[in-house]
Amino acid sequence: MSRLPEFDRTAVIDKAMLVFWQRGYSQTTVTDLVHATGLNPGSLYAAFGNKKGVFLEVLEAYNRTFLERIRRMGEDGRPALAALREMLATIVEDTVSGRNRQGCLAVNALLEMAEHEPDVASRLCAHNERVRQAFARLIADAQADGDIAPGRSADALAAFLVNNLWGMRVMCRGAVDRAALDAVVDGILTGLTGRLQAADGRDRPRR
Amino acid sequence: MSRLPEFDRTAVIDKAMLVFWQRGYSQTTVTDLVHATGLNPGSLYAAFGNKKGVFLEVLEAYNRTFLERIRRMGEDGRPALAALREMLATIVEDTVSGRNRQGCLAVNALLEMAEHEPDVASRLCAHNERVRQAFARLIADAQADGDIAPGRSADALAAFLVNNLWGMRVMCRGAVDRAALDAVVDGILTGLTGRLQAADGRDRPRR
DNA sequence: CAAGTTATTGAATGTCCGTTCAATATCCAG
DNA sequence: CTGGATATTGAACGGACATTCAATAACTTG
Repeated sequence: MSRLPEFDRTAVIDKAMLVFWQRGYSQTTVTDLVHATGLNPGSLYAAFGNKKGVFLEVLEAYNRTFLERIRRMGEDGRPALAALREMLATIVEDTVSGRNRQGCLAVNALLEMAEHEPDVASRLCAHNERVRQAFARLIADAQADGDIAPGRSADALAAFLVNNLWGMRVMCRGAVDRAALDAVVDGILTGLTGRLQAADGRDRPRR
Repeated sequence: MSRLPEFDRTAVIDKAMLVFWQRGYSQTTVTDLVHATGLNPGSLYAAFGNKKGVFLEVLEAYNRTFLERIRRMGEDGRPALAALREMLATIVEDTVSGRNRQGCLAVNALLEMAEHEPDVASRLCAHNERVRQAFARLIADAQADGDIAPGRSADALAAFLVNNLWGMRVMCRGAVDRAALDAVVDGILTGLTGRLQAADGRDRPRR
């Protein structure tokens, strides 16, 4: 019936993601997107409407990937708390190595755009909620394993965990200090389990 | 010898602060600053060099105020942990009431500008370090009071606390959920003290 | 192959931005 | 009162920005 688009929409979004992630929304120009994606302005506008349209689709892809990674954490055989520990260790490693210096696209976007772009804000709030629920499921598993004290609501503990993740997404934009990051992880695990952590990362036995 | 400036530099910076705080750096136009301060472009540029010069002075004033507030926390008669608890309660109140919706100017700036403005980034890192030290002093006091277990480094606990504060500065830009905020505060106190918190906010006695 | 439809191209457009500057006003020293 | 120095004014400027569009190319259907 007509000519078909030549580009791979997913690949275009992935390339645009890198640009928005690195530069932020308002510092990214359409010219940047044109260079990064290889599409001309006309094609970009035909496919996505405008700059914000590109960004919304980028954000959706980013959030979906992020959420899937969390949900997959509960699906291998490992105990949930061990999976959580490994995730935190990975964040620390990525931050110290500099792989994480651009932070989290969603957190960056929330701070940059929440005030003036209600639809971006509402999507990010919904995303946050889903993230918290995914972690709550993981925490409930850890409670069932006996690794986290069962008395407190998994949802509440997940809120605490997410708060720390967002905090680390801020921290990683500034000076990187391994000791501070380790201390944060330690505090998270203590806050979750209610038990002081031993130096080897296992719970310290209660006296 | 010559004509004197007519404006109050401090008042101008305070007015500019509100604009940058609400809109972010790159979304704030010089015209916005002209309207907010009442100064014409020429005077603004004569006094501060350029837009970034205004921002740097705003940031310095903001950070100084912020730091002074923390340092003053240790100077009334109250136990340090009680002062910390009150601070956290105030943050929760301000967030729920919406007084806190624009977040923290310094955190916003770090996420928006760290990548492309090294001098902004370095100032914010130095500020973060001072904030952590101020909290570390407070935590050391609480350890001396016996309210926080003395085994762990006050500096490490302060890093954990600051991480949660920055996390809350992110959270407050999105949906406000009192239960989640209370859960965060609960997790912070558990992480700091190493003891599960009772519903009334006091430490739960260990079994 | 023909007709219809849609994608691609890249130059052009109007707007808004940060910044400058010449003209003017005000102040202080002598 | 006078001269030198600096502050204020607000219009103007060049550049960069998001977006549009007319011309062209490519594909599908019949």
